[in-house]
This record gives sequence, structure tokens and C-alpha cells, in this order.
Amino acid sequence: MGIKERRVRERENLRQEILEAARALFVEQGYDNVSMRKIAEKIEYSPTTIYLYFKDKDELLFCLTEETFAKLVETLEAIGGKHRDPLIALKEYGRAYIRFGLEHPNDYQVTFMTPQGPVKSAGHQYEGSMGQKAFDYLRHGITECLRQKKIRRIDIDTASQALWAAVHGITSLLIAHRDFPWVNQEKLIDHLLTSMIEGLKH
Amino acid sequence: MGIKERRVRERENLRQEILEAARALFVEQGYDNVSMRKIAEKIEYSPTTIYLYFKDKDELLFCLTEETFAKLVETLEAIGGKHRDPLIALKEYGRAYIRFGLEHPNDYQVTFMTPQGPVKSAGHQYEGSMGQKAFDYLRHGITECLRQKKIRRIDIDTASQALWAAVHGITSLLIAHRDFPWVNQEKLIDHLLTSMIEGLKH
Amino acid sequence: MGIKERRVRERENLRQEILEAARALFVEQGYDNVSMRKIAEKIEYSPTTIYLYFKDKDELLFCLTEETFAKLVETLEAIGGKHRDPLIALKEYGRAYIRFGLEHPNDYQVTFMTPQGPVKSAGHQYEGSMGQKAFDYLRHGITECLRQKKIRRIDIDTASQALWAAVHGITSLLIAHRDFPWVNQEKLIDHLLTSMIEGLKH
Amino acid sequence: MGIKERRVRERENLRQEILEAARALFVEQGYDNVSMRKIAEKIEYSPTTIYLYFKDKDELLFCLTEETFAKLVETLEAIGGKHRDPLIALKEYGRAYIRFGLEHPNDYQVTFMTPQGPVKSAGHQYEGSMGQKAFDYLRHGITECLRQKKIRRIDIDTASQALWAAVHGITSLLIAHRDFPWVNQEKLIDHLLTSMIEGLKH
DNA sequence: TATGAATGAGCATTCATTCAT
DNA sequence: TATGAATGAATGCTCATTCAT
Repeated sequence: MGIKERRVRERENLRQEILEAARALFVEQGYDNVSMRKIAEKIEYSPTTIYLYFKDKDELLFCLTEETFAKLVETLEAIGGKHRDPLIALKEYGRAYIRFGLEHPNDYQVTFMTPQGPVKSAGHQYEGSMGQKAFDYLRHGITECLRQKKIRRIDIDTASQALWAAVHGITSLLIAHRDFPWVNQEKLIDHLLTSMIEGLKH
Repeated sequence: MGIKERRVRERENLRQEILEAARALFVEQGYDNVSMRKIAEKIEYSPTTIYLYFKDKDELLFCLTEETFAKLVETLEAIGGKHRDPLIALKEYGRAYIRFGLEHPNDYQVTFMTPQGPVKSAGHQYEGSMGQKAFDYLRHGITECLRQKKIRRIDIDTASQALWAAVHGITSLLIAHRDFPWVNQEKLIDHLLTSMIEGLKH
Repeated sequence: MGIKERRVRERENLRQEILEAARALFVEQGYDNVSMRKIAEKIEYSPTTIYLYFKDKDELLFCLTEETFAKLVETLEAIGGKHRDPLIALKEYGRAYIRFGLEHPNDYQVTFMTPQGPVKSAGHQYEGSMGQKAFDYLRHGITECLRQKKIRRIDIDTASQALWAAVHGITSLLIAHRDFPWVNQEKLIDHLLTSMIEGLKH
Repeated sequence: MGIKERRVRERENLRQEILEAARALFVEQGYDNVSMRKIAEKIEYSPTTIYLYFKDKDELLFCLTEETFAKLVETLEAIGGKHRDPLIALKEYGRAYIRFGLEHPNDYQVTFMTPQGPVKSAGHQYEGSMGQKAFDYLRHGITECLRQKKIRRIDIDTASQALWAAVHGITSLLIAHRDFPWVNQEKLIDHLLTSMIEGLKH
């Protein structure tokens, strides 16, 4: 039975190799400038081979995105139980989100910084996707603060979307403009999170 | 000498025509879907002609973008004098920045949402670009608040970078994920700016 | 020895399954639009498997065609004994030929409407093929008429080739130009056959 | 003005070269096996160049077909006035049609022997095309016979379609099966036409 | 007997760009 | 100043086929 297992593993490996090569290129050159051929060259397989693992270019991108989201969700999940004070937990969610982006800049860029064409071959959409799920962690963090009356009565959606915007902003700027003369990164992140969360109080 | 002048004017006209046609397409169809041919067809000249005015497609798009950001700078400049209270002015800077991004999503994406690859056809870089200049307005707004002691003693760079992160975050998310079920946009923006600016006070 | 027999039978079954799937696609989508993959999918085997039964696509299609024409020969054979009057039999041969072509347009087209390129993957040729055999029925029908002195003394080859030309003409035109505003098909065929056969008399 | 004229002539030449190369290949290898690339190679230009002269492959095929029909119409036109007796004229139309096919087998095959896909990008259709016009000559020949009471009262459409079928049959068979042991060609054609036309009398 | 993995060749089409005029 | 003609390179994708197992 060893053979079959090795086969499956190898197959899975190639799939992953493709995804990784694709991600790197997508990030380096942008979605439209990445061709199936370039990906194939990078992994040193023929272009045809890619089609054995992915229906078409769109599916490849979609898998890439979902994969990233899944990783992020995992990270956020790990924080869940750790903190008593929901305000602190919320801040940690934010911090984890940012850190995740900075540690996986390629993944982050493909997933969050690439505009989703309106065509998006209708099928796999936003509802219930991993992306939605990830965002829900921030939302849930705020809900919890509200439930424990740690923050003032406020529209939850507005607050969580604004918080998401802020953390996404710092993450994507740090990724996209690495050469900018940034101040100390931790300080910057802390300032941002503090402002956003303090803003929810009194 | 009248002839030569008319010639110059006409030449300038065609250049502008090209830029305008390009911008229209650029906005309508996105960066990668604009081809020299399409631009040429739109202005009813031959593709070759475009090359008399622009070295290549990159140069054309760079000019386009600079032109657009010049407008942003103008817009920000106009705000400068309008408001007595520097806190209000600061908020208006932020609002104008966001609005501008939403109104020129393609330009915004090219300039702020695309990581600066090391290739970047050498020549036009970040330093002193219109984009940089626009950021400086936010920085200047905060400096002014500090000078008038409207906010607490704080590191100016940290504060302005964080503010930039926040406004960039909301702008780019709204651009990249148009289909997300956003709350009312004005409310969202207001919440974000209020949080960030209140955070600078006491 | 039961096992071996079952094996043989199963093998023969799969071969037939392939041929049938191929024929269905072939008829439905035309010669050039049938791919080995599509056939494989239809029978739910891997493409590779087909190559265990057929050397290549050409052989597969040749078998298909031969099989089909075997049916034509059968049909013509059945007419042989049915009619006393050889003139009527001849007409029925013609009618059966045409009807057959219309019912198997793709087979007909491959065999009769496609010029025999000099390449024609050497091996299966014209001589003795089912197609040839089918033509022979027309020739034999005329011979019989002559033998029974139902028609004037005439060159058999000339007459049979002309008759073939006529029936082929109507068959191939109806196949190739389906959209042409044809008159009632039966009437048209009858007119044609009557003319050709009357022409052999007095 | 010589220059401009030469230019126009050269442009027209290349267009013709493309058409001829395409026709040769279409006939040699069949519609589906001819690629733009192959045509380009044959004329020793780049594939792109073809698109300067034809919108796409379909348009190329359509032009090819119309061109051929036009030639046939010319030929038939020339016969029009030559013969007093409409029966003789009719026979000559048939003979001319067949001869045309045999003299331009490539053209004939593309035009008459290639099934028109049902897709046929709706636009240029059958009505009023050169093809229709060519067929009309046969029809007109029969009409004239009827007007002069040289043949019995008969449905004109039926008769002309049957005649067309016959002449097409002999033409296409002679083209597609050159190697068949045909009897003397003139004799064969004469037999066929005589049968079909005699069949219209008494 | 049957297959999973892989590929080289090919497809129609579009692009940015150049060159001679 | 402007263009018509032409191209090489690239695109996403499908095909028949092979090979090791």
C-alpha cells in the first residue's frame, strides 16, 4: 500500500507546487501578467500539466485565495480563548491579522489587494467563503465587547468594517511600499489599534 | 510666427486627446485591458501616432497617473485655506483623499495598491512624485494641529503614517472588494476618521 | 476455460462500447469535433484504455465507418430478393442508398465526400472496402435488368457510374446544404431516380 | 501617383495570395485541419498579417466561397445567349457546371462539398449569395424549356433541384475519387445529362 | 486489463512595437 | 506630422498520444 500513498502524496505535492509558483508570480507581476505558461516554466512542467490539477486560470486563483483565508482563519482561531478582557482580545485579533499579512505578504496581496473583477464567473462567491469567515472574527470580537458593555452602543457592522479597513490599511501599505521611511513598525501598529479601539469606548 | 504657435497648440491638443481617451478606457476597463490599439481607435488615429507623443505604454500610463494625482494635490490644496479649525481641516483632508481614490480607482490602484517591484522601468520613482506629495498633506495637517496644540504631544510621523494607513485601508478595500456588503459608505468613512482623529486628542 | 471466454467477451464488449460512444459523438458533433478524451469520458474509462483496442483515432473511425457500411450492405442485400421486377429493385437500391446516407451523414461524408488524400494512413484502402461493396449493388442491379432485357443494350459501367453519381449527388447535397430551400424530399428523390432509370429503357 | 497605385496593387495581391493559399490548403487538408498558421507559413508571412486582411477564419472562408461562385456565374452567363434550343442550352449549362467543377476542383470542394456548420455565425447567409445565383441558372434553363413547351408540365423546383443533384453528383465523385476506375469521362457525363433531360420530355 | 501522469504540438487571436514612407 | 504594413511574442486552452506501472 506504500506505493499508492506515495503517489497521492506526490500528486498533492505538485498541486501545492503549482499553487505556490502561481502565488509568487501573481504577486510579483499581477494577475493579468501571469500566464499559465509562466507558471509552468517556474515549476518546470508543461503548461498542460497545470490543467490536470486546475480547470482553468480562474479556478487556480480561487484556490489560492481560499487557501490563504483558511490559514488566516486558523491563526485567528488560536487567539479566541486566550484573553479574558474582550478589548484586549480584539486588539490581539487586529495584531494577529496584521502580523499574518506581513508574514505572508504574497498570500495577502493576492487575496486582499487584487480587485475582484465584476465578471467573476458567478459560482464561487463571497457568501460563506473563508474570506467572510476571517472578517467575522473581528466582528465577533466587537460583538463580545458590546455584550460585556466594554464599549458604547454602536453599530456593529460599521465598527467592524472600520476596524478591518484600518488593519488592512497598515498591512497593505507596509507590504506595497516596503521602501517608504516607516517609523518603528510595532509602534505604528500599536498607535493605529489603540486609536481604533479607544474610539469605541466612552 | 503664428503658424508655429498653432502647430504647437495642435500638437499639445492631440497629446491631451490621447491622454483623455486612455483615461476613459483605463477607468472603464482597467489597466491591463487597455491596449494601444483601443486608444488609437477611440481617437481615430493610427496606433503608430501615439508613439510620436509617448515612448511606450508605460510612459503613457505614468503620465496619466501623475496628471490624476496632480488633481488630488489641487483638491487637497483647496482645503488648506478653507477651515479655521485644523482638526476639521485634517478630517477633510482624509475625506478628500478617500473620495479621490474612489473616484479614480484605477489610478489609485496602480499607484498605491501595487507593490513596487524592483524592476519598475527605472526612471520615475517614488521620491517627489505626486503620490508622495499627496501624503505630505496629511502630515502637514497633523503638524498644524500640533502647532495649535489641538492634539497631545505625539510623534508626528507615527500619527500621520497611521492616519494614512487608515484612509488608505478604507479606500483600497472599497475598491478591491466592491461586492462586499458594506454599510453606508459615508457613515463608515466618518466613523473611521473620527476614531483616528479623536485618538490624537487629550 | 470459462474464465478465458468471459474475458474475451468482456473485451469484445468494451470494444463495442467504445465504438458506440464514438459513433454517438461522431454523429452528434461531426468528425473533427470528436476527441479521444470525449469518447473516454462518455464510456467512463481513461483515454489510454481506448488505445488498447484501437491503434489510433484514424483506426477507430475507420472501424466505425466500415461497421456502418456493413449495415448499408445488409440493407441492400435485403432488397435483393424482395422484388421480382429488377427495375423496381434497382430503384429501391437507389432509394435505400440515399436514405442510408441521410441517416448516417457523418459516416457518409467521411467515406464519400472527402477526397482521398495521398497520405491516407496507408493500410485500409478502397479496394474491397464496404464502400466499394455497396456501390457494387447498384452495378449488379443494372446487370440484372440487362440480363432480363428490361433495358436497352448499354454499357453497364457507364450506366452504373451515372446512377451512382445521381444518387450520390442528391445524398451529398442534402447533407452538405441542409439549409437550402429544398422541395419535398421524397418527391425530389423519386424524380431523380425515375429520370435515371427511365433513361435506361427504350 | 504611381506610388499609391502600386501600393494598392500590392495590397490586393497579398489578399489574393492569402485566398489562394487558403483555398489550396482547405482542399488538401479539409477546413478543420487548416490553421491560420499554416496559411501564413505557406505565403511566408506572419499569422498576424492575415488578420490585416480578414477579420477571422470564418470571413476568410466566406470570401473564398463567394469568389468561386462568382467565377462559376460568369461561366454560366457566357452560355446564356449562345443556344437557340433551350434543351440544348440546358444541357450546356449542366456541362459547363461540371466542367467548371473539374477545372477548379479546389474551389468546388470548398464551396459545395463541405458541410455548412449549423453555427454559421449568422450574418452572411444563403439568400442572394453567389451560390444561389449559380443554381438559378439551371433553374432558369428549365423555366425556359417549359415556357417554350419543350418539356412536360412539371414542378420547376423539383426538376431543377434534381438536375443540380445529378450534375453535382458526377462532379464531386470525379473530384473525390480520382482513382476510381471511371469509364470515359465525356461519355459518362453525356449519359447522365441525357437521362436527366430526356426525363423531362414527353 | 487499465490507468494516472505527463507532454509536445497545435489552435485562433491579440498585443506592443517598428520601419519605410 | 502621421500612417499602412508587418511582425514576434504571447495568451488560455485542447488534442492525440506515450510511458511507467
